[in-house]
Amino acid sequence: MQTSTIRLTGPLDPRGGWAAANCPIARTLDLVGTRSALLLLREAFYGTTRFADFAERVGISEPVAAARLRELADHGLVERVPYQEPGQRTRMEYRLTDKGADLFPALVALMQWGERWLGPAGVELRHHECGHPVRATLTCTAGHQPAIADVDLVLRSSRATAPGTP
Amino acid sequence: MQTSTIRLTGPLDPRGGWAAANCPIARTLDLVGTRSALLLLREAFYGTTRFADFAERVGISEPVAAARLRELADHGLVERVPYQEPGQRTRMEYRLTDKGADLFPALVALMQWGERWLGPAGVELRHHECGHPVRATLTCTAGHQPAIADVDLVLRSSRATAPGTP
DNA sequence: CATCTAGCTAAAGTGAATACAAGCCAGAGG
DNA sequence: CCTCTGGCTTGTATTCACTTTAGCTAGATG
Repeated sequence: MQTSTIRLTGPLDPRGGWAAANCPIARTLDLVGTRSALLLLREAFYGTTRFADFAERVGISEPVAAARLRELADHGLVERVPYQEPGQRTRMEYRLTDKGADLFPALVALMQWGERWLGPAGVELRHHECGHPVRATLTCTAGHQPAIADVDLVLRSSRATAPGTP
Repeated sequence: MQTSTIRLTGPLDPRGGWAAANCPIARTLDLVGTRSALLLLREAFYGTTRFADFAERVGISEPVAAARLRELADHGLVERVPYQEPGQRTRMEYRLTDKGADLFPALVALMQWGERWLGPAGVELRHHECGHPVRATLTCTAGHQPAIADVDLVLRSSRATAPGTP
């Protein structure tokens, strides 16, 4: 065993017969697994709300932006909100829902990986109040920051919830 | 301004003219932006090392597994290591490098998002020593866990590094 | 009423990612 | 030397993300 794999416990080890079909990573990728979807979410985090801005800033064509934003809206990651500027007709803007905003750690993790391993792009996240860099890190609910080798993957048997989890 | 966007500072606000071309998220997705690549990395974290196991457990065809693993190896996320079981010929196995292992927080973030928003798949990560659930969270180097609205996106001007950053 | 614009939609085509089927190769066992 | 098995490679076909181009629509403006 090396240090970059997690430990499998219970019925997962040996894990020959585990169904990867309901793997939560795979199911998440079914929704946001395309480049355009993740980059649209990035733009939404940057505060972009309008259709044309999404298409232009992500660098995708309008048909793709329309299709992807519709998918994200259908799945509840963004919501279409009517708004009206004075002297303008009513328009739609796209705003992140809680469900969409909850993907922020994933985007931050991808961002910091790119910064670290593909050369600095010159962008950085900082905590507004203290100014320190913000990272996506593994933290257990007791406050530790475990290494990969200290992480267990366990199968929950239906109702058994972990300490501190609703 | 709402609570699910980060604050843009400096030349990014207003951000009309920022080049998304060198966005670290986009560059990361160029390497691991396909479903098969991320699921192969998931399998590597689960401890899978052998070609046929990768293809079967991820649920992709062997040609795709071969192509994707070669890409991951070319970019240094996995390495091909010869090994020999007693009485067997020399074979190759694929092992995560530090570069590949550093994507773990991203996968954990995607995993926990799927668990939370797409219904529980029944898998959970726990800290081996204390047993508490492990999460991918945003943490600044001072130890705070900022909300999205408390995160600034800043442009670093070449050599200016943040406090505490190498 | 005619025009203009933001916000899309429709149609056609390209290239990449994937599946499926088949075959190749290197060596250990017989 | 023949076979078997793990680790691929080489087809062919399909699906899907995406691009390009073009057009449509609701309402503000002239």
